[in-house]
Amino acid sequence: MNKKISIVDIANLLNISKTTVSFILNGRAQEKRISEELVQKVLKLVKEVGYKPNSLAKSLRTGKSNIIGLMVEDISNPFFANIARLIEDRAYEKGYRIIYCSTDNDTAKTQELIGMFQDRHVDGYIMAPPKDIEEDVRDLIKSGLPVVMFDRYLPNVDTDYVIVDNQFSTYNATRHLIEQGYSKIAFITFSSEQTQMLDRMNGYKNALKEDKLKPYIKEIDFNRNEELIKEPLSAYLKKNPGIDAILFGTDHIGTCGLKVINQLGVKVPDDIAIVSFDDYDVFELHSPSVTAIAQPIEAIADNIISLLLKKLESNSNQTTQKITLSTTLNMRNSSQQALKR
Amino acid sequence: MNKKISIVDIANLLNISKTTVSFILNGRAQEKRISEELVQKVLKLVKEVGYKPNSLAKSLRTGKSNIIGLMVEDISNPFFANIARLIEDRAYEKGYRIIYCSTDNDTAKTQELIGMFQDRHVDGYIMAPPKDIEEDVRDLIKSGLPVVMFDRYLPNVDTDYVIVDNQFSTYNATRHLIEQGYSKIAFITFSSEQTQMLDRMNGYKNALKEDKLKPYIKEIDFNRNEELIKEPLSAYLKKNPGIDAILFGTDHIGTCGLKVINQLGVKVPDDIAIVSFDDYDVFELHSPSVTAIAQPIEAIADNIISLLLKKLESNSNQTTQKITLSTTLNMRNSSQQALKR
DNA sequence: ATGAAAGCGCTAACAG
DNA sequence: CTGTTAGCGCTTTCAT
Repeated sequence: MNKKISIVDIANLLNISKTTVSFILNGRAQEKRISEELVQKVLKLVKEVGYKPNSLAKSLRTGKSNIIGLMVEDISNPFFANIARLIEDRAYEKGYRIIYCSTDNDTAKTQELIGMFQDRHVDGYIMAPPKDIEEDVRDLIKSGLPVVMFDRYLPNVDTDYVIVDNQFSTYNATRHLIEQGYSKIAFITFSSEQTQMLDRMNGYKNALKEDKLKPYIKEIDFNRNEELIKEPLSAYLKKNPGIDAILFGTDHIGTCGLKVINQLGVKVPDDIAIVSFDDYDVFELHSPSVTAIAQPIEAIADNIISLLLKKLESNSNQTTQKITLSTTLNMRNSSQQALKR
Repeated sequence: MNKKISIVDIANLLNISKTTVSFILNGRAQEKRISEELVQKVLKLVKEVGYKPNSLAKSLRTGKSNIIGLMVEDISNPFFANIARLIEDRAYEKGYRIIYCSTDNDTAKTQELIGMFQDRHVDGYIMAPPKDIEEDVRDLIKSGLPVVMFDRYLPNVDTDYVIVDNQFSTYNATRHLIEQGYSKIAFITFSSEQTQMLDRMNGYKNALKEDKLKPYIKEIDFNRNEELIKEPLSAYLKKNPGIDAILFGTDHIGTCGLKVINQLGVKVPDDIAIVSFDDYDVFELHSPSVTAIAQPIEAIADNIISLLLKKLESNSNQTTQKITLSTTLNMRNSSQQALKR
């Protein structure tokens, strides 16, 4: 079993000290002026016997784990799953591993998870934070750990983050609907105090204000059970038959919305126009295809990971960086019709 | 910083030995006949100062990490993302954490990942194995680590696994198409030697044989670039205009297929009927809605995790269990039309 | 240029 | 019932 070979074994095999082996393995041979000959001998043996340093022991000693903790809202959500995948790839290339978990936007669960990450000695955190987690994040930062937020941020905590321009995105999408001749435009979203949601809400409201249109806002409590989303959504639409366009606040509520609309037999875009936040297969393939606000997933992941690696590699506590990326409004059939007025 | 508090500190604070503390913390107070009074005192202090055992040191010492390694093909695929989410939840309840990674079905990458998991001392493995990984898995098992496979398995390695009845699923789906009057039924899938794919292929072939129908099989090399899937798929359909029904071998190829069909302007189900493996939102919402073979995701995850926990908790090497679950054919509009003959 | 030895925080024989 | 002590495998200071 190569599992049993330790640094001492290979030192003994060569009749040298484990210190020397350690130096060689950590690329400090030059610095320590160890003979090239010895270095080669050690490297050769290591390869032969397939010796692998025990990273647990290493971490215990150094306090570094080469692990990054990734906390998303829900890994089964395509947006987060894709981000996670890209982050994993980038981190892997750099020798870092990812431990991920889903917070469910639950503060208590997130605190517990931070605790778990802490005692696994993760080197850094990437998270889409839930509410009321400010204190915990501050503690993390105080103890010197890099934290990068994404998707949303905590206004009262000074961290790096990568977000998209949510407010302009919904503003722009709403203006698009208005230009297409729609006037009773609803914004259907999850009830949330998080920055990304507030921004989306504001973008929507601002766009309406310009034309003095009346807002139709429906906030739904998040629930993992789809029925509990579709039901109030359906009720709201029935109660407000005048609505001629809907902007959905997230992909999940957008998908649920489509299902409801299909059930109700409403015609899109004739009876009602639709735009959703986040873009993916469902929206492209739907008939009619659904106009959607696409987040630049690759760019988000790239920025997150390079922000984190920068902090990780220079342990100096530089100033924080806040990156805002822009989205794309993919106009499709669900929001395009002849002008109505 | 509560991070700095160690078991010695709390022992000193109470003027007792760290052994005693260790015993109490590990619930062996009873067994070691430590006075209830002392136990309470220790527990109280631990809570007060917020002491958390360093799990790294613990793992180094015990060889147990309470971490499970989860290797999926691609975490951004909805099927795997959902399974991962459910497994995470179940494992979390039991005090286990998950480290996941995507293998991309790449043998070399998987071997590397196994190496990484090994030196992180994961307690067990859950994996959707790529090909040619038999040796590595055998080594794992030999070293006493529980391994549970899912989605597919390695015929020449005796492990626990949880799969679905792939062969019957495609047999059944194909029979459904035949009953609906289709006769030139294509099976479009990724080229693969993996068990689940072979079984799906066999199910399709067997169903055709009963009616002596000619098979139309198109195997496409997997690629992360969608264009390289859509392009050969499109070419195949153009070259075989006679095809009146398609069974897609996986969700991903099904989604790509839908895009191609939409581009080509083919009418579903009049020109061509469609059934896909794996069921999710895209298929339900598509117009016409797409008939799909739904895997029992929850049951799969439940079975995986309970199989693994069973092995983990009784370190006896019991006999392996092989679990096959059945799928559901969700019949929708894409495959239903008046009989043609 | 190389090695001895201390110690990271924890568990578990072995003593008492 | 509680404490002493020896490691787990590694890094790193300090000698030589």
